[in-house]
Amino acid sequence: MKDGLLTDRQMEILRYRKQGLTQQQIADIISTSKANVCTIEKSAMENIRRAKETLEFLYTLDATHLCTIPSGTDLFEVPAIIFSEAEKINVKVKYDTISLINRIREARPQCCKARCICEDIIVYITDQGELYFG
Amino acid sequence: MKDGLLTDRQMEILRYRKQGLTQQQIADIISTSKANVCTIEKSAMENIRRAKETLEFLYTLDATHLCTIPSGTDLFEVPAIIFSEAEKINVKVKYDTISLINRIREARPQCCKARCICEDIIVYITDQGELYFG
DNA sequence: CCGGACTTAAACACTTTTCGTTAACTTCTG
DNA sequence: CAGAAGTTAACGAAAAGTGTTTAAGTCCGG
Repeated sequence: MKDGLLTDRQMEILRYRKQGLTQQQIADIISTSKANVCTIEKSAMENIRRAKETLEFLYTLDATHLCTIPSGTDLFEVPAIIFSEAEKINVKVKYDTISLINRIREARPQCCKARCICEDIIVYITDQGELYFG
Repeated sequence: MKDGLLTDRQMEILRYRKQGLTQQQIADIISTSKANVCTIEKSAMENIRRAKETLEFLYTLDATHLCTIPSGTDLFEVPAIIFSEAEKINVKVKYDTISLINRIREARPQCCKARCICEDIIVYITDQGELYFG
């Protein structure tokens, strides 16, 4: 029963990287080659990507429809996009404009820089009007 | 370059389960034993748990501060500890007392025996007042 | 108590991942 | 150009994960 997807080595390297160390510096610390640090870091990123994709699948199990909010969209325009998308499939979204904005900011804080969506957000819409943000 | 954590078999079974089929019914459809369906479903849930934990680790990388709730602490005293810790670094925690207690019980159920914290809990605090429990 | 739904453990063959090495490669900067 | 940072490819050994079977187990409603 292991914790997460990442191995000790992978977490170790991600922590050092977060501190701003170069691959060479890390290689010296843990006594290996920079090439090895590179591959371990790469596989760590790959694992993180897979973790995200796994949870997205979970949401799609419930969701029958989805749309994408493109990077660069104004946060305040997002509700209108989602409402119109839901209308197409005759679904009434459970949230009003204000709480929808709050839900996005809570679900994907790293995607919201001030009022700007800085990363594509996939919105999953269930028949019940529930939303998930991928 | 695989998609997510879940294998085709695991996703297949989760979809059937979502439709309300029993393990025996699924076993008949895919021509195997119900025990096998059970273990595959179980490993799928385990993979989902690991995916969640992996992303939680990612969040702890962003956390700039942390404190430890020592084993033996009364669960009801935890919010006060966290609030005072956050105050030290001028951060306003996003949660009130009640929802904070709920978050802990949800994130670390094995650490909460009745009202007693039975295992050290590391609390990660981000500059935005978000919390993660390690 | 019986049966249906589900769980668990042990064992097996098989595939994939991981960590590591070496060497060659790009890209950027002084 | 020389050097620092990073990436890539090929390979091997050890470790971990997967699908399966078989057999025994719990839990619950009728």
